[in-house]
Amino acid sequence: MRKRKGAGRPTIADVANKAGVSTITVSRALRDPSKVSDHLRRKINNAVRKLNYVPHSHASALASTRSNIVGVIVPSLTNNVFADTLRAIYDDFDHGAFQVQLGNSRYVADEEERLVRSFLGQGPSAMIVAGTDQTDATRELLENAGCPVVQIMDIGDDPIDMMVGFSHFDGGRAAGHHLVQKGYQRIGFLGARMDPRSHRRLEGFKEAMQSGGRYDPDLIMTTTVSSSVSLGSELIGQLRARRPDLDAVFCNNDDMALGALFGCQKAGLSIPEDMGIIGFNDLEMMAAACPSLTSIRTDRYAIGKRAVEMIRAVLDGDIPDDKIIDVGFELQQRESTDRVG
Amino acid sequence: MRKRKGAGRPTIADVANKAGVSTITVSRALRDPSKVSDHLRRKINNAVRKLNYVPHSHASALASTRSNIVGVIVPSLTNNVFADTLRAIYDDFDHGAFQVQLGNSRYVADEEERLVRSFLGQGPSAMIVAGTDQTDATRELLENAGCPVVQIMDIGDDPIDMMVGFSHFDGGRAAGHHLVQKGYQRIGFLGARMDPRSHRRLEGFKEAMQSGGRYDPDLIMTTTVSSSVSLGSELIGQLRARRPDLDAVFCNNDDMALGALFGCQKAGLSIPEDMGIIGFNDLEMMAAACPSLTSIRTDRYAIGKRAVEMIRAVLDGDIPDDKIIDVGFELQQRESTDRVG
DNA sequence: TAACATTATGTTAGCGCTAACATCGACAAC
DNA sequence: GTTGTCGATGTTAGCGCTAACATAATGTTA
Repeated sequence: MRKRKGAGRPTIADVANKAGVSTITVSRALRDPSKVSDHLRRKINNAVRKLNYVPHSHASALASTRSNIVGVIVPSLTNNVFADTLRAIYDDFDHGAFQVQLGNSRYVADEEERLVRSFLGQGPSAMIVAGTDQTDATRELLENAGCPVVQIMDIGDDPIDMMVGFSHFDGGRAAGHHLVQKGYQRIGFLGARMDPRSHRRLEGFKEAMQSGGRYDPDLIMTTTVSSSVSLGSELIGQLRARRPDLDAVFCNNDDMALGALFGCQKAGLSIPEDMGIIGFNDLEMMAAACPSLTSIRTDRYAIGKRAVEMIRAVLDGDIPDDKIIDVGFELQQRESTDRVG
Repeated sequence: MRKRKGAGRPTIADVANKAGVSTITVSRALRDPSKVSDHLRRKINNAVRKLNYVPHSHASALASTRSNIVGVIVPSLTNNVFADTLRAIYDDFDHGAFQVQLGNSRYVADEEERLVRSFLGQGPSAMIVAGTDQTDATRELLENAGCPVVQIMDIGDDPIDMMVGFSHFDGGRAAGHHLVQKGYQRIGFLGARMDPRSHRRLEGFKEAMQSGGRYDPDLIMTTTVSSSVSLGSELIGQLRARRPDLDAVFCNNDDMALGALFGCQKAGLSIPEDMGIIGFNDLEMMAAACPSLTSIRTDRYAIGKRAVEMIRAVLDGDIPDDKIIDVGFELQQRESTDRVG
């Protein structure tokens, strides 16, 4: 008699045996307790505890053609912005019946497509992807995924399924408006790794400049290099070299803004008098900086939390009131733009 | 005839059919091509391509009692230190035959144990855990995991299996030595979230103070609150209030150091004359700060990379030369401690 | 050339779970 | 009482893959 050894740990059959029921009843008791009488449920739970039984997720996934995996694809693991959102997702999913499967697309759409393909191959319970700029193929894959899909960080009017985020265009415009209102005249833009969301911030910024009568493309400096504090410091130097009359900058994120601050300090400028600086995201350090730095506050943690809530609702059979959730943003004015007249 | 629908995508049987071979030959051709003749291998690869076949990982895991999952458990998703290491791990594993399964232990040992249990339940190909301070139960679980296990970030003399990291004690001592050498007299320590690695840094620092004849426990200020730039700023204020004669600080990480810098700037101190500041990890921003900040440079990316290399070696049947890899660290001296005696 | 390795491929029986259908008893309706 | 309905439980047959053994084809040695 041929025999394979298995993993060596207790199976659902062991539990069924001990509880004196059939395996399917154990399966039901664990997945949907309401389908089993109190009497048997108690016996089964006891057996589970005694045997220290843990369901074999692979066997379950194979039999049901549906895994307990939630696929999450973000473009960066080091960007604090995504870290906060991820933390929210893990805080919520990590404890329950779901396994988070994380992918890093490195801001490359084809990588994202490859990851989506690979994750869908596992029959995930849900998918979370960053942004709204998927390739056509990725979109189609996700539309036919047969599971809830949430696009996070950004919003738009054509969700694959659901969306949680905020308008980067509006955020960029608010930043631009603020600098105009503060009376700055030659307002620049510093942008690293111009991903689609940064582009929309820039578009919003441009609109603010135009409506404020200050639009000057020569004051916009962008690069595909990934953002860093050092880069912010460097770029502000380059922009000032090109346009010594520059008197304010909107940086596409907070690292760049902090770098711009350092760059100006090295050049002996005083902030906010000689140069106004505003960042984006409002990372924790912005309030602590000296001078403190103005930024557009975004609630990344809430984005993750709301995304999970939506997914849970759909999996529980509820239909969410709204397929698109705008968590908004808020201008945090601080010393770096607080000049008098 | 009862029929179940399956996932709807091609199976190994479809490939076998198209290629005119048995399923096991396809299985072998995909897992270990050397076991199949060139002739059949080519036919099989063609069939795979034509059918767009993707192996069902759950079925494979079930049949082989071994999944292609690599479990990674870190204590924080937002700490840049781990982000760099994770990036290395994902850069390497994400493309190949392995799936990274990430867990966040939140610096709680029992959480880590729970995650280890849950990951081992999936029969992982390898496990990566942060630090050397697992609970006894966790240690035992990992020792009997039947797969390579790498402890990262720290090193010690009693690895569960393998280790990649550096000595935090030595790092802390080097930081202390540096401040002594620079002639600072009343040298403080600022420590947030005193996890085991921070404790070892502090111990190293203490030894340096003792050997330098400057040990003063009153100058050590720690908290369990998690580290942040704001906290660094706040704590340096508190420490200076307690000990106005303080003239240098070693911060247990770079966020704290940056916060300390800002705190001192707000208080009107000049760095490095009135206060020397040194951080730990040498995040990218340290070099860009104004003044630039001295730090202990650690190569987090290398830690991830080496961990993956070790795992790959073991899975390929090689025995690594060394079970413990010390990637070391390097003092990066910058303006924040560069005062003239 | 017989005896024996060695290599390439196939057959069969699971891995642990759940979908789909079957059964059984309790209870209601007429 | 017969019929129907409904909820609780059981039986059976896979889900897609691979371990373990079996066999056929080839080379190797004395």
